[in-house]
Amino acid sequence: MRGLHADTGYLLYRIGLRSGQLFNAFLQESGLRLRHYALLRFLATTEGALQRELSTRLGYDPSAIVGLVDDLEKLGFAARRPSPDDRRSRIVVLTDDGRAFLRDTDEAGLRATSTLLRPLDATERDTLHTLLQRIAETELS
Amino acid sequence: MRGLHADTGYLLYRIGLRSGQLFNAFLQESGLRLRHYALLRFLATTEGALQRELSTRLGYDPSAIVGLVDDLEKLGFAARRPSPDDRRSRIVVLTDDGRAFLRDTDEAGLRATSTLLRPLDATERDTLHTLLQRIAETELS
DNA sequence: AACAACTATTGACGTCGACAATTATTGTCC
DNA sequence: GGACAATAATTGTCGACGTCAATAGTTGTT
Repeated sequence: MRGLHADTGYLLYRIGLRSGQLFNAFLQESGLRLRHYALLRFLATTEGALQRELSTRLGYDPSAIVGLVDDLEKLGFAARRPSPDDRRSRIVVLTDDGRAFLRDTDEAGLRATSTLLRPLDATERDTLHTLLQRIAETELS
Repeated sequence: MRGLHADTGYLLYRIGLRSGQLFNAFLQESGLRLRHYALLRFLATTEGALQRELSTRLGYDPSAIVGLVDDLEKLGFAARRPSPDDRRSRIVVLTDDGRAFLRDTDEAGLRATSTLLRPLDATERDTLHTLLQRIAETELS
């Protein structure tokens, strides 16, 4: 009989939970949560995205995106703009304040991850990251 | 600016979520969920454990353990026995039915994990597993 | 005997993720 | 060009989850 922590899938589940907790702890003072942060970080990579696009790319339900963008808009970190060619869509863009926020909290985010990966050295972290990215590419796309 | 999937902590969070979903999907027909399964699997490694012990080892709140053991007891997979030397405690043990259930679902659990780790070959899976276990040892103990 | 510490339990609360239903708009098909 | 399916955003609902506070019963300490 295998032990409790013998299954990789279960390990991923448990560690993923812990990672989310750590991230939220670091974000606590800003009033945002991991999902907000992920959305901001995604916005930083594009000129602006439809909410539908955010949903598929981040893996969150469309209904979840609504609330997240609401919060970010209230804080002035993101804004909804009307789409010129489709009046159903809104284009979500990162504001200057949002960009500044990302700059300021970038280090804190790295520190959260670093806390979790404390037992691993630099090369091991790289290895882990590469493996995870391979999984993410096929699984979360 | 780093991309969305550039952070290992975030990757762990997302993949961990997905792993939990896969596990729950394969457990669906049995009426159990991931947490029940984890508890059963832990019981299989011991002669019997106090609920307090289950709480600390599994990382679940003591109040959560109550409901989980209730469910498992109702299904006949686990049982509470009075502790001989402390009448506050109950010793939770795996029943024969519970052990049989684990045997039957063992393969399915492995398949769930295997689905997730599909993009990795055998040695890569070993590497990943080892790294995760190192993290789990320091972080979830 | 009094009191602090511990075990299991119950209850409450906020969050999270999944899903159905709705509204407004666009595209398609005959 | 008019009926109808498809799509984008939104709202509402629901179960599961994690955390915390409080309680009852029991043990250990002094």
